[in-house]
Amino acid sequence: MSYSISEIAKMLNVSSYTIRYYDKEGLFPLVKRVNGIRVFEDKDFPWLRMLNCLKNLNMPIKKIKEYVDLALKGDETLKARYELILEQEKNIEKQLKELKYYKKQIDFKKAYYEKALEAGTEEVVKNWPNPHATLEVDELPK
Amino acid sequence: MSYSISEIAKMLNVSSYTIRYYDKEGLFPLVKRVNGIRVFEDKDFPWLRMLNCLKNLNMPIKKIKEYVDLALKGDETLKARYELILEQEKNIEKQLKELKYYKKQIDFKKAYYEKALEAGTEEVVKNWPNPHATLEVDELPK
DNA sequence: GTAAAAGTTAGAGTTAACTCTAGGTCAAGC
DNA sequence: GCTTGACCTAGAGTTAACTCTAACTTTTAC
Repeated sequence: MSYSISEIAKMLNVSSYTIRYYDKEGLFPLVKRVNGIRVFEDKDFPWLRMLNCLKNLNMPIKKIKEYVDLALKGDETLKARYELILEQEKNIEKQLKELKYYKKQIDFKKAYYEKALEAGTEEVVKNWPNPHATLEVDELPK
Repeated sequence: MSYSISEIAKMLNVSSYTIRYYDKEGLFPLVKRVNGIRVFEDKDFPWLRMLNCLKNLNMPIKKIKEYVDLALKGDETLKARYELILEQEKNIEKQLKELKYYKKQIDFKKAYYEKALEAGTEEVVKNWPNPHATLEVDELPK
């Protein structure tokens, strides 16, 4: 099977412009061209999936490009690529921890507004002690 | 207690420039000035904490400003602020789900490179079936 | 009281990641 | 054979979020 740029764009939930921009940045070095037109194939999907993953983990385009370049160099860069993946794993753990932390703050605020709405005024809750009042960095006083 | 802009910047892990930029954007309408100089006080910390939270949940400055403006209007905007918080709650859930999903992909890739490194070549794993080969959007073929 | 450090503003510059425009090619349907 | 729609490139424009500069004031330490 083969796929046009607009089909791929839809799959990744971005515009065709964006796919061309990624290509310009060197993220699709192995995609086939027929009369100058990009033709994506099934063999490209593993990389499209990986790209989608890295992009959604907020890896900058330049860093993704580095990964592409490493992969193109073959087996001699296995270690470097492995380390890049380990770095991402750590990054995910950190993001998960942070998200869970901020979720608590939002949950507190939700309860806060529910009480306020019940009373019709914020006054009744304004001085609620927030049990999640510290920052991760733990530098803001309570 | 009172705090200078550079102390606050350190607490939020950003530069003083950034704090001034936030102020310019209207995110600190209630911070005191003494001879033109910003003086942060204990009473400002609940908002600093909330700002830190929203910022780290990737809420755009403009949206944070909307929240600030709502809060300034008082009790008549309680409902709107509550809904904004609910939206954030959903946003967090979505981010958590996505993160967990992409974590699986990264974990797969980690095992992939571990095997490849063991063998000294990627060839042995290149055709591994990826059990997490679908996208969230479920539009990429396996 | 004076120098250095830290604060101020307005406004210009930077960066990443798109996003679009102009001017063109190409394949499909009528 | 000709229009329509999807593709192409180069390069300009946009947006968000800083980031910095210049010129000035205020505070702090000696």
